[in-house]
Amino acid sequence: MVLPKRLDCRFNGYQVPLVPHVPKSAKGKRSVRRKKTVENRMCAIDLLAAVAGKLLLEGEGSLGSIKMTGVRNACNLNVKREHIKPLKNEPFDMGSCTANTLGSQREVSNDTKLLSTIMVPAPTIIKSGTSSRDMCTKRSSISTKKSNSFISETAVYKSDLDPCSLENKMNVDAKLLPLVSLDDSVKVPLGNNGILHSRSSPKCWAEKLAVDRDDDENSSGYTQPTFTTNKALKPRGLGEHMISKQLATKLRKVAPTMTKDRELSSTDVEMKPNFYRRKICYARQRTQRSLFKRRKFFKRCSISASVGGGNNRVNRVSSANNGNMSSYEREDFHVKLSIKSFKVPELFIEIPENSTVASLKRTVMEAVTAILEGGLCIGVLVQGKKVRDDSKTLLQAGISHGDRMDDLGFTLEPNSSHAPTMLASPEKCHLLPPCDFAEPLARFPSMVPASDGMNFDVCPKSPLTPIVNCPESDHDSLHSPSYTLSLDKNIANARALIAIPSMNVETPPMTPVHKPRRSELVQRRIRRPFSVSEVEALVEAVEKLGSGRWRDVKIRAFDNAKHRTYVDLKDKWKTLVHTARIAPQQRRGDPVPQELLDRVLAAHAYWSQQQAKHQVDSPVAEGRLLL
DNA sequence: GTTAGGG
DNA sequence: CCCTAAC
Repeated sequence: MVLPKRLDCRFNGYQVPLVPHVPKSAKGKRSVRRKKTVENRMCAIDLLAAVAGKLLLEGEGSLGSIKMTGVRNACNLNVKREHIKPLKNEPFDMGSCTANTLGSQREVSNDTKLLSTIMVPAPTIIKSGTSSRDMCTKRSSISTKKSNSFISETAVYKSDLDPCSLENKMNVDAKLLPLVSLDDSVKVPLGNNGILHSRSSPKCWAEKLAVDRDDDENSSGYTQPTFTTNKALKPRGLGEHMISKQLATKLRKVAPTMTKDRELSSTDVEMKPNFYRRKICYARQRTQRSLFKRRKFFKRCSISASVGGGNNRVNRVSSANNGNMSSYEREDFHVKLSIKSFKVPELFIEIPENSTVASLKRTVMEAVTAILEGGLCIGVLVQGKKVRDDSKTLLQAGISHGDRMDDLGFTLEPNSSHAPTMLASPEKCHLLPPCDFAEPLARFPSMVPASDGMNFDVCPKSPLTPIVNCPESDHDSLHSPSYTLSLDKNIANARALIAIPSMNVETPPMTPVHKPRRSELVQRRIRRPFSVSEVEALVEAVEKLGSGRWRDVKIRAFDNAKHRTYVDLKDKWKTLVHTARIAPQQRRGDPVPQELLDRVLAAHAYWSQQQAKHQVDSPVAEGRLLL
């Protein structure tokens, strides 16, 4: 086997720590542990196995992300174990593992395969201060003979590698497997070995290499990557900064648990957030709040996206046919992005240690299915800020073809509120096309395994593609027959977005660059004139509720029209009143039936009177006469 | 978070 | 549709 000079190791799907934490119990005495100075190495399978071992051994293994592939914000898969036990003969598999080391590719997809049997001699040696040539010439003799101690063979991936030398890559795919075959039509270019290689620019590679972090000892001889170095190597995007900031904030909370080891540098935060991901996610989960008082689980997902550059098509819609189109609609740039992973809410799984991997998979699947029974919905984050207005165009949301997509994020959220009562049934919701096409996501089969804290890949390469539920759909309310119209309009604006390899999928560490102005971030919502049916619904609701209870009006008549806020309704009422008062010749836009305008005036007069009355009368239950 | 009102 | 004071 030829030794690679460079190692780029990544997991797709499950994100695993590059250098898993090694519990003492895994091997007993620390002295057994391989010194970290020279020939620590680990091949892809080893790495996977180590992670699996960590998972199985540690009570709650933490499969977090590595910073390597721009998916460092991955979450965890936590698997509880009651007893500590050596990994030997522990059957475990993470779905499928693909290790590709300089052309050789192995795949482990046998659920009953023992980890110890899938281990291969470590091909890579990376040590501090060693040049790439050194690394490719040295070869370790460690290997399968230490099959039971591979966890102790925690590799040390150095970050001080020459970032410009990318001869070899090692890819480890630990992915969730779909129950159905993936549409092959959506593919991303693969590496020579059929592995989806990191698309990061060479300069980022150094940072992709995480550094081993021994929990107890400082790794002498190993140069920890410095913040400065990273900084020098890579520019930071804004979103990245925000993410990092979040991360750093969260990490502060868990800092006490790690300070015993050593100081946590910013770089560490970036590179090994996965160790603490669980707490982080949990903390975040409790702080989330949705707009409409629905509790939602909201996880930052790590994605990488790139905006198509030269090959963007520019479709200028003929203004002759679209005289009324807004400027936003005219611009038809295509935003291309690649979603590498989602983060889904945390989930705990308890499973006997003598269970098979197959049963583990089953268990995870069941748990995931349970938690996601209500369906999934997608959250979109731009610059770390959630885009709540589904009616925005991508451009308006700050997702334009000219932007870096590093700060675009997606979250998977359980549809905790289920479908709105007036909307279609949840099942139907699944069948619907993505309700909001401003969220350019592929869809994935409903049996998609996704668990809390589990990070799965949604790259086209991945067997998974995300399903898009529509709890926050933009449907008009039932009172509004324009529903179909609106949807169709959306569909018309929708474009198939196929992930493409990005120039840089990294989500580099923090470092504030500049704070974008709001105008750059949140653009004006697209104008969506009220249809007559909407007006009717509004009038009816106001007739019943009055003109001062816009939230109630919203809930009553526009609960399903997510793009109509109660402020919108209030504004619309305002304009309706105005419209009703002016001469028909002066009115613009879609003509509102005079009958409706009359009702508007009547209701307005009535409720104005009520309000006036209410001010002189005792402030008792007023305005509820018609309820 | 809602409401109200100006921009 | 945005912004924001006021609640």
